[in-house]
Amino acid sequence: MKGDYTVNVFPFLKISKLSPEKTAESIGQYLAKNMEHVAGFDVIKGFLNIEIKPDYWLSFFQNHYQNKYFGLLKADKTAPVTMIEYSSPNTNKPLHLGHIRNNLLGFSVSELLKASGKNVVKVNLVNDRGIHICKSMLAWQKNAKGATPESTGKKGDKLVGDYYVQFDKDYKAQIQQLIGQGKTAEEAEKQAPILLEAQEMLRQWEAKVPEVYQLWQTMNAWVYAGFEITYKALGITFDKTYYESETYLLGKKIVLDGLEKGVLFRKEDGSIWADLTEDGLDQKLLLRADGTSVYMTQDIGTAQQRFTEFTIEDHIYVVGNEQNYHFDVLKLILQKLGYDWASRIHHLSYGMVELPSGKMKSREGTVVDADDLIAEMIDNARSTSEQLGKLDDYTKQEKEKVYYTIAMGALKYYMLKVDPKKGMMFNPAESIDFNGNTGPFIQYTYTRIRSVLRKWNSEFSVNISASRLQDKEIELIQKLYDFAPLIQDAATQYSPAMIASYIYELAKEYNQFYHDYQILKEEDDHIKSMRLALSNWVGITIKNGMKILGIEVPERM
RNA sequence: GGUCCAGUAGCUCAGCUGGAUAGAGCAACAGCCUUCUAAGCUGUAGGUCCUAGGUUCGAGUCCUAGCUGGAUCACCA
Repeated sequence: MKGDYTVNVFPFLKISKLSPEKTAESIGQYLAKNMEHVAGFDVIKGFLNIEIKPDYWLSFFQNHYQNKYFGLLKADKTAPVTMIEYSSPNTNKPLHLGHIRNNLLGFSVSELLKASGKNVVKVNLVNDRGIHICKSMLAWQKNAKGATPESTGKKGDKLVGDYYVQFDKDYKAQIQQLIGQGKTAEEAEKQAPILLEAQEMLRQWEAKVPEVYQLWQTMNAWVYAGFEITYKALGITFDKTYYESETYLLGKKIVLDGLEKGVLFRKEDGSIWADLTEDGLDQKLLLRADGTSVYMTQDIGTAQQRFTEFTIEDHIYVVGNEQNYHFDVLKLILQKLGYDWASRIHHLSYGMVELPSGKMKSREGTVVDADDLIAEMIDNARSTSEQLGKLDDYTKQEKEKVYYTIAMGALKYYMLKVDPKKGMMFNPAESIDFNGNTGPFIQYTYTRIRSVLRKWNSEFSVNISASRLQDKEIELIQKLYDFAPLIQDAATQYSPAMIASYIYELAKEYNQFYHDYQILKEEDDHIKSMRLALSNWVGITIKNGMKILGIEVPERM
C-alpha cells in the first residue's frame, strides 16, 4: 500500500461539487505542487493517499535521535498543579488486586501528566477511622490474646485484616442466632451485640478514650508498616498523605455555613441534608443527628482544604466506578455551596477487577492478595529466566533484581494495557503471560537493543542519504514521530493504556526490523551507524514510555 | 423499579472525533536458532462486532427499543 497519510475526501464533496475521485485528484495535485514534503499521491475510491518524501523522515530522525527526553515535556514548576488522589486505602484490610489497579493507574496517570508537561502533586487519603476500623479492633481484643506482627511473624496489614474477617464471621453468627430467636433479619442486623459493641467503640474513639485510642494507634501502625512494604514493591509513591482522622471534622463547618445560607436543610431529628431531587438525584445526608460527619462531609472538607493549600487547575480522583454516584453528588453539592473550583474536580472512574467467580470481597476472603500475587509473579519470572539461563554470570542479587523487574513489568503492563474505564477480568488459575503483548516482551526488546549497543560501545551518527533508508526503517521513524502527540492525547484522556499499546507496537516493529536486517554485521558503515542510531532511539523511547507506566527496563534478561 | 456503564475471534483485549477487506496477544496447527539475546520472527485457521429497527454516500462507532451482565440509588467508605 502506497502512502504515509490518508485523507478521506467524502466530507469535501459538498464543497467541491465533484466526484470523489476528481475531488481527491485536485486536492492531491494542489498538495504535490505546494507542500515541499509531499512526494506524490494516489487516489483509490475516494481516498487520497499522500506520500511524504523520505527526506522529511530522515531530517526528523537526525534532529531527534540523540534526545534522551524525546517526546517528553518539562513541567513549569510555577504553574498551577494537577492534583491526583489515588490508593486511598482502608486500614482494616490488606491490599488486593483491585487496589493494585488503583495504585498503578494513579501512579501511571501522574507520570503521564508529568510527561505531558503538567505540574503534578500526588496525594493519598488514608481512611483510618470509622466503624470498620473498630470492627477489626474489637475482634482483635476478643480473640487475639495480645498477638502482634512480631509475635506471629505476620505482616501487620494481614494480621489486622484477619480480625476484620473474624468480626464478620462472628457478626453473621450472631445474626443467625437472633433470627433463630424470632427476630427479623433487619432487626437482627441492627441488634447483634458485637455490632453494638463496635458502635460503642467508635463513640469512645471520637471521645478519644485513651485505651481505645491507643489500640487504634497501635493497630494502624501495624497496617502502615505492612502497606509500606506493598507500596515499595509496587514502586508507588506520594507527595503528600492525608489522614481522615485528621480531616474528618473539616467538612462540618462548611455544611453548617451551607445550612445558614439555605443551600442545605435540617430534618426534624437534627440531621443535615442536601436536597438534590431537582437535579434528578436524591437527598444526601451530610451530618448525622448526633453531629458526626459521614464520608461525603469529609470529602467536602478535604477538597476545600486542598484547593486552599494549592493552586489547582485540575483535581483527579482515581476511584472505582462503584462510586460514580458519590462523585456526581460531591460535585453538585460543592457547586451549590458556591465553590467555582467544583468544576475542576474530575473523577477518574475505573472499572472493577473481576475474578471468574465474580467480584472480590475482602470480608469473604475471595480476594487476590497483592503481596501473594507479586511473590508469585517473581517466582514465575525466576523459573522462566533460570530455564533460559542467560544470566548465569550475574550474581544472585543481580539476578533477583532482574526477576523482580520482569515480574513487575508483567503485572503492571497487564493491568495498565486495559482501558481504565473498562472492567477487567483476572483469572488466578492462568498466570500472567511473559510472551506476546506483555511487559516482558517490551523489556526483552529493550535488552536486545542494549546488547547490540554494548557490543558496539562507540559513536554512531546518521549520515546517509534518504534514498538508502529501507521501508521498515522509515516505518520505525514514523512510529517514533507519533510519540510526542500521543503523550498529549493520552494525557488528556488519562489513559496509560494508549501508551502501553503504542510501546507494544513500537517494540513489535523493532523486533521485525531486528529480525530482517543486520546491524553490527552490516558492511556499509553509514548504514550500520544509522541502524545503531535508530536502535538507540527506539530504546530511549521504549524506556521513556515504560517509565510512564511505572515499569523499569533491565539491561539484560 | 429509577439512573449509569458494558456486550467485538474459544479466552483476554485494541479499534481516535462515523470511512477502504474489523485488528493484536493467548490457546491450536505449520515453519525459522553453526549468524547482533528464539521471553523473538513468519505463516495457517478462527467473526451474524448481543438483537431489531433508524439516521446517510458510508455504522463496530451515532439515535431508539429490546436482551444479557455489572454498578449504584446507605445515618458504609
